[in-house]
Amino acid sequence: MPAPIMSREELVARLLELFRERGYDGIALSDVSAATSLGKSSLYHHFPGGKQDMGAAVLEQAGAWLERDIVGALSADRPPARRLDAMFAALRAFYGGGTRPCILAALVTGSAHELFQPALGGAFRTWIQALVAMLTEAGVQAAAARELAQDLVVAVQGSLIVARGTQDPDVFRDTLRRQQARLKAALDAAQR
Amino acid sequence: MPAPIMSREELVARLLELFRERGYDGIALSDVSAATSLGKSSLYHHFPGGKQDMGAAVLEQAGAWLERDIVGALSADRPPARRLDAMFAALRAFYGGGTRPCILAALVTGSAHELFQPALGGAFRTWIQALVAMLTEAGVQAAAARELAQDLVVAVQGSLIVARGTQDPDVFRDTLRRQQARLKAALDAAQR
DNA sequence: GTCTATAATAGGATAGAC
DNA sequence: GTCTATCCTATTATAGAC
Repeated sequence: MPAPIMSREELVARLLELFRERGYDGIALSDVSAATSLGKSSLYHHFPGGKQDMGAAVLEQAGAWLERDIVGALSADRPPARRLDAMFAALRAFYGGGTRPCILAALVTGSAHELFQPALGGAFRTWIQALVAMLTEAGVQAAAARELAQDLVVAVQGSLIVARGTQDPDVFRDTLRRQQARLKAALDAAQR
Repeated sequence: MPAPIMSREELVARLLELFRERGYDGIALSDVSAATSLGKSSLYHHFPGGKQDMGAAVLEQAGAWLERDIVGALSADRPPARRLDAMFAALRAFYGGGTRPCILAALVTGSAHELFQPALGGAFRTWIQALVAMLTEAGVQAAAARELAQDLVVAVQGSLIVARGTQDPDVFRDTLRRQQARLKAALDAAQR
């Protein structure tokens, strides 16, 4: 019995990397095999349901990250402005400053859309809801908070697409900087 | 010699529909065959290079639409505000009010990214540039125009992703309405 | 310009040894 | 928990008739 070559977390992390870069339908099990140095049978040992199981595991790990680094940052016991900064730092890190695609966007298309829609919808809603909660708690009106939150998520997704399409990560960086300033301004305005 | 069953334009339009909905790697030639009622050999007659040729044809048609309905609207001989309205009308129509994905976003991932990157980058840049030109012509400062233009394209792409992820086209509708108001306001401010 | 038939390969998945 | 070997189906692509 050979010992496990890597932890499940590391394994799923590599899958996530593959899926976000090339999409669900763009990845073959042979790609996974190459990226993990595991034979196909080993992969089926870890994911009995095959590729679909892999997608589910990746989404689960992404959900955990969202919960810990985004929702966690936004609901931390700190001043609202510091919470915002923490979320933006997490976003910049996770998306490699605009060079790495979002796993959610990678899975909204093709077969993944049919297979994982509920989880995808849940992730987007969780993210938006955490932002709304933080903003309203800081005194921003409900309608304005909803608008700001939606705009942020939209801006992240859109700038990642445009950054990749134009091969220019500056779009992501500039967009995030502006969103951060706008949200900060909303917090300041609500403080009065 | 059987007569052609449909025009090339109609043929490519159906391919575009397939690729935007399910992505390049999510479509098999059998899908194309079913959607066009053409046998595989007929498809190879129209696209000797196979699937890659189909992708190129789709991008070419999308580029023509961009040139005619977006760049055309933005550079028409009308007041700037009317040009803006025409662009937004075209966007709402092309994206089915938020229910239909963008072909550019569908092709930034997977094999399509490697195959078509130059055309994709060109399309994004053309769109942004046409907006910048219109805004500066209307008196908006260059830096502000660049920011507004980038934000619009980012907002369109992002809201389509989020709309699809959450199964809620309202995100697209609301986002476009706000972008339209913002751009109108910039035009008004520049008029003085 | 379209068809049927076929080749060649790649894909997802399983069996069974160690 | 990993491997080699194998299966079956789908996929891309071509040949040649009409």
